[in-house]
Amino acid sequence: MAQNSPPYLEALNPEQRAAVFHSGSPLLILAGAGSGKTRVITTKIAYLIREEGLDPRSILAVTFTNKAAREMAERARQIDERAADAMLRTFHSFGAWFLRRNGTLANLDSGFVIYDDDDTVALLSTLMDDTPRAEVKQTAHKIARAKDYFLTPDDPELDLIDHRKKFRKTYADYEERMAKIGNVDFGDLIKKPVEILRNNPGTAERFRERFRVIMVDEYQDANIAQFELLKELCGPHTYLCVVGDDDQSIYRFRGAEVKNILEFPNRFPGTEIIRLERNYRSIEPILRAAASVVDHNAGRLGKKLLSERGAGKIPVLAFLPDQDEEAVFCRVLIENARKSGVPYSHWAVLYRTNAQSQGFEHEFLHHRIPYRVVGSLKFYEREEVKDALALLAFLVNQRDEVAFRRVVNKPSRGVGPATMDRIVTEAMFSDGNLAAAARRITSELSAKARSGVETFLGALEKGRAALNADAATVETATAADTTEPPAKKTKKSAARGGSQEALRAGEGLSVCLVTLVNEAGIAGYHLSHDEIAGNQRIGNLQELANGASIYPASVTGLLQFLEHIELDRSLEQDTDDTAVDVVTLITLHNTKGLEFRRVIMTGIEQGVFPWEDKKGDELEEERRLFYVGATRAMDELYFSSCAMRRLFGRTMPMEPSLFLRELDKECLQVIGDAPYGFVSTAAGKSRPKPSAGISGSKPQVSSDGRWHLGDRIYHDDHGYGAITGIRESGEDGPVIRVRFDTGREQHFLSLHQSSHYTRIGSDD
DNA sequence: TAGTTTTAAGTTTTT
DNA sequence: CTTAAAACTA
Repeated sequence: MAQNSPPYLEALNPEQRAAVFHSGSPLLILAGAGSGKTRVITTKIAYLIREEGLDPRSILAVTFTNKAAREMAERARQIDERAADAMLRTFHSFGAWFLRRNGTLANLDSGFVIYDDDDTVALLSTLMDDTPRAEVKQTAHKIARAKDYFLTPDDPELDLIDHRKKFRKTYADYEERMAKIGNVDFGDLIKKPVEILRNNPGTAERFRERFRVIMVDEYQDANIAQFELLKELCGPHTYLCVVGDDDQSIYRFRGAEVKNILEFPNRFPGTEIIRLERNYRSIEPILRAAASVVDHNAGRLGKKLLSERGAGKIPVLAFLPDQDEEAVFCRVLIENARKSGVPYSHWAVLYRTNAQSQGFEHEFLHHRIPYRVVGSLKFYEREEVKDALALLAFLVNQRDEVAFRRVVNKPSRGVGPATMDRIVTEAMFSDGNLAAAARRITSELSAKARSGVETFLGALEKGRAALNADAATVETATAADTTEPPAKKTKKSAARGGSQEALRAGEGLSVCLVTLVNEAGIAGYHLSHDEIAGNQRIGNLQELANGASIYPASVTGLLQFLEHIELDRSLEQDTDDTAVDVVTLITLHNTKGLEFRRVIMTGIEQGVFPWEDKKGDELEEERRLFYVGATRAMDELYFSSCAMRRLFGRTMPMEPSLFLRELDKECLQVIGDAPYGFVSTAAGKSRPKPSAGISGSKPQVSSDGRWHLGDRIYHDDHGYGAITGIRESGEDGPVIRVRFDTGREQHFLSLHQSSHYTRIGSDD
């Protein structure tokens, strides 16, 4: 085989090759950062199909993020088109797929909707009367953890999470309520399939027959429940191959168990281990710096990463006065590199918490550095978006109490908590259908409440009418595959901004969504609010509708749409994201699996990174996070640490991170004012000067005629733009329309919003 | 009871 | 400083 191997195998080094050719016993691939593990997995998939003649449909490969799943699918398909038929999914998406067709074995209707964290908290709060929000959230978190560890309410080991009987009771109540509603949470997507496979040997056998090869990426991040799922899926003839790196385990807080990878050989007897220790990504000093920190961890499998790229520029550590200077530092680095031809897209700015991004955003907006913020797109958490999604969710599952309570009285139509409780109670006595229950007791309600309920039910009917009958029953939806969203639509259909225009329906499912939102009064409610507050809510709803338009207008399409939103909120549908020349702003956690030519790790201070007063295992996890971040860099790596930082609005003195003290000083160039204990090598390498902010530099002209068509403008949130329209709308003064350089168009009541603006001259 | 104002609280990391 | 929850008023 080795002699005349095809080109796609030629590219592999001996270890990678061994991993691809390996068969028989379980295989554990210990793959260091940048050692080409994705290449190994994708090549192995293609190899099995091409050379071993394996049916692609019998291959299951699971990952933890949608991004990784997509990338893997694409790269495997590049080698062999037939790989498209292999099942490449995230654990959770696989669980959802499984439950859609086998859920009935656990009394779960296939038309279920997936609850996100907010939904579970909302449900839990109906179960925990008079409990402070924070406690409810904490309980929700503990329940999620329990499911990660595959613990039921009556499991003795539940004591490890919370030993109080009260918690047991709440968890049990929650499960009961959720069962009645017929929906699932994230943990259920893993836990329920395991239970079904265990209780139904015939079904388990079918799946073991189908999936002959199972591969798991990022195995160090698997939790106990996921491990149990793997065990159930593996029969005597299943080939299991897991890939991971114990040094990159960073999801302990979510139930990930490093033990899973450390003990894999014991759990699966006969396991062979292959190590990938050649790093093709980073120059040697970067690897040395990264290793020097993670070496302080105990309890590792231990491995040495060797750089195939050799020497290069040593990492730079910058001590800076505060976070504003930190943003300036990043900006100037990027600007200067740009002058010598380095594109923006080569840069990534990394931080520990999402909140840290806005300082950089602000600075980059001012100085016209294009960027994108990865993750934390709070789009789906917005009130109006959640409202619209709740309407859709209630349409497919009328037992959904959370969705019902959220939208039945929105906008206010006289249906208060008392009425809601009556309807919920009524539903409890029957099949749980809230719409039916509401209809049953309308005669007992006050006139106001009754008309409110009727408006709501009427809107639902109209929404339902907008769905095609072809897949009108849930039974048919079962058969449908909720795999991929239908053909990607590259065109960003118009309908931007326009706060005075009504919500417009497009094609497919968007007709249903728009009907619901309009009829239920959600659209009108936000429409009136938008102009006053300068909000973008109608625009957001329109965006959501546009997203829905690629799905068919049927129950099946609806379920696909909702599932896709719950499981993949990245909104990163940018087909070729390297084509856009922008800087990447991203949390350390989100960088896993990515690489950038130049990386700036920011906020390397005690309390921020490592977070608060982490000790022991948790400190080790922070250290691994440091390792993950540093090993993303290919060519250049920068660290920044501030002496002061605004936290909670107060400026606090900061201490340099422990990790900076652990860093090998031999491969570090320190600039700026190093605190005690640090040697500053190149003294005062031109620290960037703070720039005079444009905002505020020119006073506004007051009174009427402040705004002229074509004026250039700067807005704190949206950056630069130009006035494209002025409208006098009576008592509230003029409304101006602004088209921002980002392409977004928005209306503002200038009277209320003027403080957000600075004119920067119409000749600019 | 609905909508507003005041006060308090809190910020990891994510499928 | 920004958001969410309690308190208050029309």
